[in-house]
Amino acid sequence: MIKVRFAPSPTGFLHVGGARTALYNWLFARKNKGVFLLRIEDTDRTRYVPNSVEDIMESLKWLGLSWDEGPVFQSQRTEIYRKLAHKLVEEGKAYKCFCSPERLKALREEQRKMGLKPGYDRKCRNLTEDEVKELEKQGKKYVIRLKVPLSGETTFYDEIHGKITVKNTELEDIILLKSDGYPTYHLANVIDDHMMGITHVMRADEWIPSTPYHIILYRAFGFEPPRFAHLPVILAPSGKGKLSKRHGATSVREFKKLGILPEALINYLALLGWSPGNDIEIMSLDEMVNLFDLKKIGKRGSVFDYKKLYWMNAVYIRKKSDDELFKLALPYFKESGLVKNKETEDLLRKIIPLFKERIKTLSEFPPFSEYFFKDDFPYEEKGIRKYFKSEEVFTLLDSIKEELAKLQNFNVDGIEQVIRGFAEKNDIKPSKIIHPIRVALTGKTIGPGLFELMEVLGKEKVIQRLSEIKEKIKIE
RNA sequence: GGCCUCGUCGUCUAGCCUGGUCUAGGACACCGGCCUUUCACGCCGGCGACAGGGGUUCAAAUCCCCUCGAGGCCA
Repeated sequence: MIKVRFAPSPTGFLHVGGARTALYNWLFARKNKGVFLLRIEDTDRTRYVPNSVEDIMESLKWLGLSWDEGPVFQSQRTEIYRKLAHKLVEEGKAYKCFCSPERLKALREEQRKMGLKPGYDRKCRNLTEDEVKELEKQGKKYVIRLKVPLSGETTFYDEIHGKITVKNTELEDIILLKSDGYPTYHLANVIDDHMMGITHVMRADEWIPSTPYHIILYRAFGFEPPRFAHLPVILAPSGKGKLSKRHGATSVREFKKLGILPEALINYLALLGWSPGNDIEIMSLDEMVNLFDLKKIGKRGSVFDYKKLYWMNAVYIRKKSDDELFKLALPYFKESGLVKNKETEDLLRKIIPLFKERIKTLSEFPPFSEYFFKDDFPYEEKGIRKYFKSEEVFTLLDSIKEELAKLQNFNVDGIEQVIRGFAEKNDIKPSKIIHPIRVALTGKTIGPGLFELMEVLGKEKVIQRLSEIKEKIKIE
């Protein structure tokens, strides 16, 4: 039975990198009919951020990544870690280290000066039993360190990278249990992965250097190590360093707020580092499960491309039915204050088809369409300069206003007939009149088809805005 | 600095394992055209990469070595 886990630390909102790790684990579990466990690694109390556990769980659910077991909290298992650490000491596979932080600091300084590689000098590794007893009697604080082999090398096989070998002389005696009795990541992680029956550890690339320690630890305990798959990191658009806050949105919740659809984010993330090996790009979670293969995950870090995410989001927006899109967009319109009652809700319903192919995110929808909901919208300077150069335009608009006023059925066909007929009568190109009308009605030079837009806006508003345009743009 | 990892278009990638079918395929972005009342969608086209150098081989993006570059970890 395949079993994997996603084991985030509650140190902030769920980052897209974490989300992708969770996704790959989830896909692997589903693909192999295995189990996906959620484990919260909260043993480092100093780095705890309130509400992050809630955010992590909400974000995973929003993305559609449900877990089969958990959440398990490491903070509730400290007794287990403590016991096992001491057991290792009894067996001579780990030892108590009484060195003070001051000595360690001085040691490091010394090593730096001498040009040596920094690291613990194993002073306490060879303390006699009596010496240990004596130090304990004095009430000295201690940490528990792992006895790393002094020679030889440690090798593990990574499912993505292949064989990775490190000389044991490059390794040091890492701390397993801190002086406050709390476990380090290494200890808790190894114990939990074993006790919870994890068969495959899929985690970020940055853990490669500590994996040899984990292998040694598994052996010290007499545990069979799981298989490892180290996922490449997500890089910032600059290509330099990991994706971080300064590059824009990075947490799942921020993308949600921007109006990115969960299926778009998931789909984009899946492709960032993995490819099914063909040209398929748009995939549902189910399709991904079918196609997923650990061996197809790439080795190199990938740059997060916001533009491609936005494109993909637009693809998913276009796939939605009008009704679905209405429901999705509604919160954003309420938030912006444009929709506040039955009347404005109905209006939103009507404009959905006009914008479906024009928006890339949900959050940009309200500002693009605000002129449907209120009369005091801004007029683009560019549009005014371009289409209202001469007085003649105003007379033209005035006459067409009269014609439109006479129109009985104020619908797309009727409006189009009036406007095109008017252009023909006056021997001008339709565009000559269409563009100024658009600016007069919406303040913008871009937007939905003019006739559709006018029908939804309604006769009354159209007439009103055409009447007021001269005044309005003079004031501005 | 030491160790580890990685290196195909600007970006995400296919191809690499099992050399020839690769004058290196797709997608985003960009540019041009068509459609058209604008924008967007859609369609058509263009730009654009095997990091460099050595080997092995009849033949290398694909195998080996070195250099360079990038990233990660430890400080």
